[in-house]
Amino acid sequence: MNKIYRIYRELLDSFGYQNWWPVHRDTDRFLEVSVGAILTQNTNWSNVEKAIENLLKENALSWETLLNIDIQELKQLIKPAGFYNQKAVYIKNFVKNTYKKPKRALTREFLLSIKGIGEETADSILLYGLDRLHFVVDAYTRRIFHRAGIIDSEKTSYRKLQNLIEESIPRDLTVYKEYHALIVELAKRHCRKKPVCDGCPIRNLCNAA
DNA sequence: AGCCAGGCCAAGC
DNA sequence: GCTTGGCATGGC
Repeated sequence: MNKIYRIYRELLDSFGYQNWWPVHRDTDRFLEVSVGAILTQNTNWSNVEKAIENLLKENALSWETLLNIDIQELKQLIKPAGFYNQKAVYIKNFVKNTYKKPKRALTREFLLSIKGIGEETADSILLYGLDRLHFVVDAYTRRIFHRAGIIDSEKTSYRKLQNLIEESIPRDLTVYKEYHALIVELAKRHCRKKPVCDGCPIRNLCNAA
């Protein structure tokens, strides 16, 4: 078994299934994942949760409402998530561009053409919102794989790292979904900017420890 | 009280 | 192509 897949197995054994992406009942999964993915750009998830609660409170986590809501009101609702001026524009722009699209038209290339949707956001939407086999790469992935000695720089390009991972693990939706979620969990518990290697489940697989 | 958080875009090499 | 600055709140 290759090292990338071994790390996955170890994380799954230690942390268990994460069951991402968390969504609420009675919302459109594709929509909630997309809005959450935009809101969480460079932002702590606990702040995103506050913003989502505000949206739910106002019944604003629906296509209909987001299409029609006043931009200034939307900004106020999502304020806790930070960068709210641009994120409100991104959300408005996203729903306007996707609400009438058939699912098959929602390709990676199309999503990337929408202002505010970059590679990580697009892949998060595709994987967790649309069940498409796209691995999500983020800053944590780069940090962890760099420290583990799998890549030689944290600046390794998105596509290069994504290809490397996708070649190393089974083409399986659950594996893709869980692995990214487990990476985030590892980064929060141990592989922080200032590493806490004590008790790290992949310590024996890591160069930095 | 500073550092950090599940990036993205525009401008400038 | 890659680098840099701006965007903002809340928890530790």
